[in-house]
Amino acid sequence: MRADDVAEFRHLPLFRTMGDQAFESLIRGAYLQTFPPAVDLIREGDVPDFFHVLIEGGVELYAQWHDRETTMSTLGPLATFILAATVVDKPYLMSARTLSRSRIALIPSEDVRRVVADDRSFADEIVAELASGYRDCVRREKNLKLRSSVERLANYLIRLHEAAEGDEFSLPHEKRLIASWLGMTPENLSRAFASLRAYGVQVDGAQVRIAEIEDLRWLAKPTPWIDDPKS
Amino acid sequence: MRADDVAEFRHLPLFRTMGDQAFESLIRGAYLQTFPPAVDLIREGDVPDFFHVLIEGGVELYAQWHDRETTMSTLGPLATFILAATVVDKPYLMSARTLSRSRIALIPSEDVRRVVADDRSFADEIVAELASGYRDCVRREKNLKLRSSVERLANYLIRLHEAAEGDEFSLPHEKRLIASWLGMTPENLSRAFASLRAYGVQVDGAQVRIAEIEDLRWLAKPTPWIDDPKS
DNA sequence: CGCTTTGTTTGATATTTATCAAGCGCAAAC
DNA sequence: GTTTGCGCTTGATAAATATCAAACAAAGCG
Repeated sequence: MRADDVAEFRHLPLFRTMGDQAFESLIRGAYLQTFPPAVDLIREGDVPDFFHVLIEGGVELYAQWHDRETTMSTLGPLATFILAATVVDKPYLMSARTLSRSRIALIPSEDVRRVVADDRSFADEIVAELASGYRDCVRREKNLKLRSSVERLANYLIRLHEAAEGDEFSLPHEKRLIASWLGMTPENLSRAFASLRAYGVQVDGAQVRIAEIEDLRWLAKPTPWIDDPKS
Repeated sequence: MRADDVAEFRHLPLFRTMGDQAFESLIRGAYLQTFPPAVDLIREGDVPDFFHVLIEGGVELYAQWHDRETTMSTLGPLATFILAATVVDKPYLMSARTLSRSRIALIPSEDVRRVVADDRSFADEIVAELASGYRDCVRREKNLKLRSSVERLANYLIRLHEAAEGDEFSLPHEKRLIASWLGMTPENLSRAFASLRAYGVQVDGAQVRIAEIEDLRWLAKPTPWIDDPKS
């Protein structure tokens, strides 16, 4: 790993507070690798060999059961993945593939477990990271069980709208991916978009314009306990 | 807290390995309380004041959104709950109510956070507990997104069958609760049971007999990465 | 550039799931 | 013992969602 990679690494939230010695021993076996798009990184059922930190690019976590597949999350820069499998040393429950060209840091699982045991401050960060991962998952489950597909889409658009500057933004992923993440078929996502036209949502390709956010909010009824990842 | 309660407490997996001093400071503010059935313990959106450990009885975790409600998990003795909210000090994402008369240990959240920071071995247990909670949640999400309601019921019955001695067992909860947990209406659960008759499932009230486990497995296609909580 | 592939949309249809309504059965309460 | 309430079941119907098929559009490739 190059010296400036190490420096960048040291500034990530997860590694910022830990002791120098622990950081050293964590980084020693780590390496940084660049992957092209659509590469399978890990496979459901495999035993965790490396803890992953996404530095640059995008990654999809997905799960399979027989001939069905569904995307569980999409990750952006600075996200970590398969932490839970790493710390308990049990098989992955999800697979991961790159969405775009990605730089990913790989840290041997054994090192992570050792340093969690040795460095208190790192353990604290791990606890926080696990807890928010868990809470995200609970939110997704509530979203699925309590809302219809149109409601899920409406809330998703509101989140994107809030992150954007004005009333117009572009979808961050292919629609088929968004559909799978929201738990519906691509055909149904199309129809869901169509039915949101009545609530001031205009779609042209990946471009979305929210003409009447209040109408959309009336339908979506967002709540922080499902939709606000910071709460 | 009575002396024998303290002793019992000390033997729980979560508290067995920690140092005496840490245990002392954790137990000082803790107390044990008995609740009648159907009592609301915590409410979604509230700020965590106590970490909960269920000693005896049963607890339902559920979530609401407007006029809809769904049960997220059912807990039995030795389960802990709302750990994630406690350690990150953010509002609960779920509500909890007792299912039956329950003895519950309550530990002030602040104490938990302090001891996590002070006692390494307790922190390790917390990490393990959080990680398995997270993995359970991922399993539930996969179950929901990848399977139909009949398939979910079939796999649920197989799990109960494996836990039981012979081919007959009784359902651990009311059917309406099971329905909500499996993500369907009570009416639909009835119909799902009816359609499993063709696969050797005989139901009489809460009594279930699996006449042809192989037929049921053929339909359910269980996989450890969804159905085995130990994997 | 034209070609091919892949993603998206739309329509028709089937399947799954929910809702509404009624009746049954068991258990607690009087 | 009767009554009452509640959970459960069943049937009829409606709504939500998936599947299949076709057409189209956009993106990548030789």
